[in-house]
Amino acid sequence: MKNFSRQREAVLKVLKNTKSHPTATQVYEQVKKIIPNISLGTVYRNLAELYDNGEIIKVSVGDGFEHFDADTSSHIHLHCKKCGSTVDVYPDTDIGYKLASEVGFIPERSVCTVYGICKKCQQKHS
Amino acid sequence: MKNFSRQREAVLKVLKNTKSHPTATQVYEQVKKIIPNISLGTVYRNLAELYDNGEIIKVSVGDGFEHFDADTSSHIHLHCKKCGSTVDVYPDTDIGYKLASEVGFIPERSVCTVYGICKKCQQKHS
DNA sequence: TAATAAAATAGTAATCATTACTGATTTGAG
DNA sequence: CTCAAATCAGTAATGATTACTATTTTATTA
Repeated sequence: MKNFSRQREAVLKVLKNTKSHPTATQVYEQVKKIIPNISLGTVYRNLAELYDNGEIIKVSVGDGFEHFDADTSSHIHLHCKKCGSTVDVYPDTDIGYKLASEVGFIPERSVCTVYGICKKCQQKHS
Repeated sequence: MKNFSRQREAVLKVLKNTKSHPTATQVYEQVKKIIPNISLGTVYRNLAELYDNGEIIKVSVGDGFEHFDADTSSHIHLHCKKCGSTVDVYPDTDIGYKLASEVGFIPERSVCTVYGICKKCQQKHS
């Protein structure tokens, strides 16, 4: 049903080796270093398969692009609206999961993003 | 700098009168009941202006559409992957804000989504 | 190893949500 | 009222994502 694919492995490897929450195009650029003639459509298809399979998550930060993340543990994205960076912080407990369970909703994954201004951008004199 | 606009008021009113997290097109359909000849571009522009102004938030649930919500308070979206519904639950404290502050990040808004299966869809025999 | 069917690919074309553009209309201040 | 800035309706353009197709790769079975 699901065959091994060098391309899919490469896509997953790229995502596992970064904390930068890349877009599909950015993943494509990185994967090309491993498989130079891979096509963008293949990257999109494999990202979708990995997502459907629960191996990666999608992160939307409001910039019009879908971002991808191989870290499927419960964590929160701090997205700076000035420089566009996204860094991770890890809560002790996933409040979303907890509240979901309390109302009879079966939680499978959660994606949290906090928008604001990062430390570096605060220090820059505008 | 920013003039009154009947169209923008109508867009905001539609969003404030629903809990269904509509897409831009769905907002457009509703606003047309108030202003029949409003154009889709106007809806998009006003949604962007309201967002930039902090009056509404964007909610991404992984279906390829941007959803909008006039509830800017800290809350969590429970998105059912079967029926596509999104309902809100309200945490006592916003863990994201708390963690952000602890690392020197200035939080302005947070958007959390938990993906899973809602109570109704659990009861349906597949 | 050879044969075969299912799965996956590269490359390209098509889709469609969203954005940009333009000339006309509306708003708010003096 | 007058004028400039803001906004609009309508339409065209953009561009991220998806779909399609002929070819190649994978996994299985003999």
